[in-house]
Amino acid sequence: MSNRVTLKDIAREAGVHVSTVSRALDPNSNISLTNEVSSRVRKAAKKLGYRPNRLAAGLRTNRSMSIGVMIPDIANTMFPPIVRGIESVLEPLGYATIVVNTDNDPDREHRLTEVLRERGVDGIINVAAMRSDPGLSNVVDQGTPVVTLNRRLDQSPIPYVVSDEKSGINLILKHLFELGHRSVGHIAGPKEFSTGNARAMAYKEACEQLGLAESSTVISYAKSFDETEGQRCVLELLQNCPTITAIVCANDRLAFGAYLGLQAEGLSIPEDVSVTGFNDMPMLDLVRPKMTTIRVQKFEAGRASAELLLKSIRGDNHGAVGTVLPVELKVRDSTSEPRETPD
Amino acid sequence: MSNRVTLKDIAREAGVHVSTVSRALDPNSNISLTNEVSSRVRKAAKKLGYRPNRLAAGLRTNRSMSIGVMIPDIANTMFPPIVRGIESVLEPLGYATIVVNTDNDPDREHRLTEVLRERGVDGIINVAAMRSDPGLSNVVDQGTPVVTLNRRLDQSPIPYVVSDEKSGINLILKHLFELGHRSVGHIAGPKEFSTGNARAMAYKEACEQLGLAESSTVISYAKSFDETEGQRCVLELLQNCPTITAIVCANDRLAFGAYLGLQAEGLSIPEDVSVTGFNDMPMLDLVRPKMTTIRVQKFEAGRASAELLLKSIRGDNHGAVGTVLPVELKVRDSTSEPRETPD
DNA sequence: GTAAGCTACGCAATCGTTTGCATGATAGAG
DNA sequence: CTCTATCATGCAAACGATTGCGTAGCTTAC
Repeated sequence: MSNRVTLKDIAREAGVHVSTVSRALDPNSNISLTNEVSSRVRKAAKKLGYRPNRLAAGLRTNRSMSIGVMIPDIANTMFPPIVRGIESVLEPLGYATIVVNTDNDPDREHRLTEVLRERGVDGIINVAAMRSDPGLSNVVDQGTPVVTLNRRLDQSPIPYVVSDEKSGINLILKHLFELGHRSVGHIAGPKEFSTGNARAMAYKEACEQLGLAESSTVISYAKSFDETEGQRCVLELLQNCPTITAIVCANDRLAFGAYLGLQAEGLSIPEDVSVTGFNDMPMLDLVRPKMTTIRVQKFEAGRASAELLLKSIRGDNHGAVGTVLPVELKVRDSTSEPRETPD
Repeated sequence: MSNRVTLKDIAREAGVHVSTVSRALDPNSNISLTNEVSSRVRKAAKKLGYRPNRLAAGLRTNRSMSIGVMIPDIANTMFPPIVRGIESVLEPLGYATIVVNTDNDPDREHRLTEVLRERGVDGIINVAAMRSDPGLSNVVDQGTPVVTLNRRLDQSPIPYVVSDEKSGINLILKHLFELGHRSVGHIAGPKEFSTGNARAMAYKEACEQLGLAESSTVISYAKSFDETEGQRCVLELLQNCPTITAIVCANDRLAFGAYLGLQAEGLSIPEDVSVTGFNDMPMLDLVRPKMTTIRVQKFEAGRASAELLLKSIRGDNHGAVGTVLPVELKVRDSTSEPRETPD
């Protein structure tokens, strides 16, 4: 069936031993070969159209040259840029990336981890963003390097890449404060997600620093990071605290849900209520009013996590390393001065 | 380092030969084993936490249990649902999918094909959507089954999955016709893409059937399927034929570009000009006015292509097979009666 | 002129599974 | 009670690459 060309075929063609072929074709072999032989072998390889069999090589070397990427859902536009960032580093080095979707299901995540390990991945980038993750350290202990993205395990030597959530929330609140808002609310993400949790903490802290003591308590917790929950939470906020003039949402999708809820109530954005997002998802420029949000680096986060993983794989990560990526405030049309300036 | 559990370990633990272990663990082994031995082996495997090494198995069986998926760009929201559809079939069967992005670059596509073959993928689903593809048949000839999605190679036994482009365009034009539009234009996709080409052909045909002889020639060809080109083309159309009251776009992104171009000209949608898209991309519900478009089945297309590929891999595809998926007209807010009803 | 040291390559084991074949044990037939 | 089928399991050779070690031939030094 598959008349695949192997080292043996090249060896026959070039009249040398298969081990010689292997060495001639290995760019960083430290074994010296005659130029004549080396070029003869390479010529034969090219002539026969040789393609190495990575499975066989991987079996012998115990390095499959593939890495696993675990994300919640590739259909969420947050993640493809991250994946491309990862690939931009790994693909040129000959790594294949196997992307799996966890759907935020811990069981599924666990099972998929096993699937990846069966395939002998050289490392795993976990973008699954749950805060507690028993078993992740196990994977590391069993010899598979791991890097987490958007997540940071406490007291763990696992390298991570995160965005500067705290600065992001600070930028947002300062922006609203400067516009004159004094009564603000927060739609927080689920606490199980480190992003949701970190942003809620940062929100409370920022409120207190700005002297918005009351606002720091006006929080509605979403059960998931989606539009439905955003819509539900915004109504909850309005009911609990009708005076608010601005809503800080833990991510863009919740903010879009807030849009829908406010519109349903006949309130206009930003005239009646200012709304902010977080992440600056791709395609976000399609929504109206254009959303004021925090831009986090997605492609770059992917790149950084891949670099960290490579270090772990090569063993030259000197202790735990973390990368915190800076964020940027993107002021657009969903925020303005409050209708009634206070006093 | 990696104290990985192998068949040998289980064999020692259970006091049997490794080949016996292999057979005990193979669910569809036709070799009979004593229940006692079989369960002893399985118990030992569970106890030691055995995970098979797919690389080794793949090397021996020449089936890697992985398949390659080639798409233009995972960051284009059209593609993630397709990928998920593919995985919904393949993942439960134990296949890993390796997704690669071609960026519509033929060189890159070719290189990535080799990368996939090096890894011994059992088959390839190509969603790259270029019309001419020398080399694709080569891959098939060399023993790797291929299925194309959104593309259909002429005179080729390669199975394919496509949407019913022609019906889609017919539905759109009929809808516009019934609203009263008699002067229509088309922003066509690049001819190199089968989708762009098929839709343009269908457009001309549908115009003629409806007696819109002139409209069948009012076509502007985009160089790529993006907003910039949509914007450029809409202006071109307006210049060439200022009387048009509706524009049929070859896909949603071109239509969105048309939105931008029309808005820049101070024209409103749909009052001044009706605009239609194609595909019904995810996130499209965010744009205003909500776009009238053709919904194509994305997840389902992925599923279908995976099923076809499995058939090819198992060798029970009786000749070339193709699947044409039905489409659906989604009437929303970007189409209405023309401002001046004719006569 | 011989010992020592390289150089350039071959030999063979190995990675973990699968699988055709061999074989010992058991059972059934006559 | 023997002969042959059948069954359950072991044996060993693959799959294709990598790599430590061995060695023939050559160079260099004394």
